[in-house]
Amino acid sequence: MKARRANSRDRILAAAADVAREAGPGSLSLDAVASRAGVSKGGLLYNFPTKAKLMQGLVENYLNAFEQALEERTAEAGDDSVLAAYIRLSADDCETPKPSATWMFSAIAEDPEFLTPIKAFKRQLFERLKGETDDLGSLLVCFLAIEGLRSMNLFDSDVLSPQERRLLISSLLEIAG
Amino acid sequence: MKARRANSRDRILAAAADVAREAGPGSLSLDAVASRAGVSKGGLLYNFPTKAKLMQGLVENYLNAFEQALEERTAEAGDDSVLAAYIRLSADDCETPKPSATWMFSAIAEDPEFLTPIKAFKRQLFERLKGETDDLGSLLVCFLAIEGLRSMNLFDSDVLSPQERRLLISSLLEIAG
DNA sequence: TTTACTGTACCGTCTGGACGGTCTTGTCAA
DNA sequence: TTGACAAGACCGTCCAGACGGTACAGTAAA
Repeated sequence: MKARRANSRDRILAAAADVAREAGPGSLSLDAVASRAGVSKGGLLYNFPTKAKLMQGLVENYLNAFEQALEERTAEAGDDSVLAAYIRLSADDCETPKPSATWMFSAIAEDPEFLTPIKAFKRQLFERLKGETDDLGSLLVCFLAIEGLRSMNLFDSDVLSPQERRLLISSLLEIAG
Repeated sequence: MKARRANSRDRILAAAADVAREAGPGSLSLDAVASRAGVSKGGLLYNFPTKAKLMQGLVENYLNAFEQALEERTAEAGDDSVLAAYIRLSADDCETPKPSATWMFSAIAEDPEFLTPIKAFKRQLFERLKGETDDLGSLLVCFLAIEGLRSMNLFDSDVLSPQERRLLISSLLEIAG
């Protein structure tokens, strides 16, 4: 039959994100995640003893992936600023059709405290960007505008047209200098 | 007309917002809202036949209040731009300790479609602002930055210090011209 | 043997919502 | 003026189902 697959953990995490995206954040139940991941409920609970642990895993996964992506961008951009890399990365993230981290709403519903590490991560990123420039006003504008863009993407609010988005990005890159 | 006891509807809406804020968006149940509003569950269901209707009421209330506040601001600012009024209004909204519309997460969990009217409202506002300026790039930056500010407030992410927030606002007002 | 599960059965709690009853107010013919 | 009655506003109870989580016996690879 089914041989044991390498990492159920990752499959479960991906399944959870899928369920939230497709069935809505209010329908992210353990049963749904288990069946979606091709895992029994027992198996799910083996990997994540509680729903809260599952959510925590989702958050950590998300943050790690983002940090890695930003690092790669920054590295390959050479002498470009981290801010520019952040802007470009966010632009690309919003370009793809449906990466939306809908699961985040489930996590917040479960316990708003799950936002704490994300908050901390953002503050850390902001401090890092602060060290790069002496124009704090422009940095704030760029940082918040990107925040706005990301939140629109999260809420699946395609309020902006692709052209408008591109214009926004180029304006931000100009401000960022 | 209606309401033996002074407008139950509004009391229920306010109670729902309170419950979401204090007990978390995942705990916004009809029972909790009813008891908070000082109304029986039957009475609640009389005013809002389903949970979805309750959420819808919350969204409509929110949008109406916002529109009214923006209109007032715009009117009293005289010859100032609507964009400037929007910026100042949002700044004030974020200044107050805890107005956070946490209930919105409950609504999204119930059904992401509840975002549609909000999305439409934002697009409408954006179009209105577009008619005011010929510098679309700057408008986009300001609009998105405000969006970012509002989302941070919504997520209760006090990533920015009060000074930083003030600097952001003055920078935005400068960009807005 | 241990690790990593599967599968099934089960429990207590909570939830949205249906339902039928009750109290109050307004209307209007007699 | 009054009595009958309809409608509106609300109460309290009940319920089927879903949920998170537990328990445990079994299995197959490493």
